[in-house]
Amino acid sequence: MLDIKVLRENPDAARAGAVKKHMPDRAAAVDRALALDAELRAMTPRIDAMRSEQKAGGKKLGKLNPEEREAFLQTQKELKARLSVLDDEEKQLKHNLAEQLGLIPNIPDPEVPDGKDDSQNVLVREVGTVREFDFKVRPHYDIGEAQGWLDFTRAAAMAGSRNYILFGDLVLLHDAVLRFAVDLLVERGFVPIEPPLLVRDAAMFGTGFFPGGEEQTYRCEKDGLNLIGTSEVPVTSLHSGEILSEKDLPKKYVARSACFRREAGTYGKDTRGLYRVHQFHKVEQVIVDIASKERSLEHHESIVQNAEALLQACELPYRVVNVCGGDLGVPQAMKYDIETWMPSRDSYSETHSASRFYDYQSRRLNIRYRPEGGKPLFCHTLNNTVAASPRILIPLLENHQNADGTINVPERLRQYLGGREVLGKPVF
RNA sequence: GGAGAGGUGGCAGAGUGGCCGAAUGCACCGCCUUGCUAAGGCGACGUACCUUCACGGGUACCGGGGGUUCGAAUCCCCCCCUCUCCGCCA
Repeated sequence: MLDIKVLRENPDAARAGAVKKHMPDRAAAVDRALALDAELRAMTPRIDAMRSEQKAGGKKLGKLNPEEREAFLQTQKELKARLSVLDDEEKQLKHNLAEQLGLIPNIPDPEVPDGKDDSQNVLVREVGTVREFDFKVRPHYDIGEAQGWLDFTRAAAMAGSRNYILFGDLVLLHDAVLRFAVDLLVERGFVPIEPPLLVRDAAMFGTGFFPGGEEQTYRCEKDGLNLIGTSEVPVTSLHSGEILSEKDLPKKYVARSACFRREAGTYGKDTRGLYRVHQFHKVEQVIVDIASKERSLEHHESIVQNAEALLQACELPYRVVNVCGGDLGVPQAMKYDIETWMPSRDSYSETHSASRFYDYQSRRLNIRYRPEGGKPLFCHTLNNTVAASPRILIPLLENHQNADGTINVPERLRQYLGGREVLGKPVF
């Protein structure tokens, strides 16, 4: 949610922002919101004055003698009738305004490149060397199925497409990388969290996934709850409605959770393997801090570095890209994606997504803090992936494969695998 | 799932139709007094919106939403949450 005051002063920025994000329908919400706001502002003083009159009249009425009372009661009733019409109008206006405000996307920062989709993201840096193989490189699903680590057929039979079953050492590797991700962040001062996986609409709205993301969300209609697509949702919502002390900020959290995504509208895209699946596990870092752009920028770099540290520890080549306007989501002001080299895709593909929001989410979630001796302000929030698995298993299996189908374990992960250096048996 | 109790300001806790945006205590902040591992006195002390150059004034908010009433923290309805007991259960 944008600050209505900022919107009044500079509606062009909000409109241009929505256009840069290739969301023309949401750009139109700016003008609808401003019109409603003007109407509401015109009405408020009038309605307040009437309420004041009604209140004063009511108090007076209690002290009148019976005959005066009867006449005055009529006056009060008429006032009430007029007021209740305006009351309803005001309620409706407020509701409509909130609805339109909720549609307006966050304004992308100036350094966000123009572009319509991920093909126009801009390279920031490339780290690590893509390995030269002296044998035929196999995709992760061939290795996994040959090793008996992966079964897509039975998964589809019991759960539908875009599902998978992990077995044996791959389960252990999956767990190893996730646990390593948590440990890495705890070491860096993040507080680990085990969050709810089912959340109310307010949390989905507050983080900016609703409205708009309903189609991507599994919903338990009976209970009015939604399965999270990322723990960003419950973790960012943690302090919703609170006024935090400045001395307690920043809050740094790391959560491991299962994540669920319907992937509606992606039929025929990334159909093979572990790349795009309905259910996965993700270790996510979330920061809540004071309203300082400078601090947000610092945090943003640091959470990217945290993710890079994991990829480096896993000995995986990757690149960082600056995500273009058309590939940005509604609530983000700026986003870096990290793409890891995946031989079977012959490309760097997205494994991490680091976003800053400024106060966009905290306005929706009503997360504030009290600066030293001042009025409460809305916090800034940020988040980034640390590791998402099984997607991260793709580069792990493919980049570290041997000709016989065994997998070399990166040194830093070995402690999570009983010290083993190699997984699997020769199968090719 | 059944029965009951309850949700009030940072915390505790009073308030059952107008004198209540709300007693009192604690905490926090400012000033004064005093003095030494402290205490006492005085004052200020919620959030948001509108208005005023300013002092100030107005409105809304007592879990959320609706209703009754001239008037609701207080009465009624729905929802959410917490606690106790029973049932069921990973």
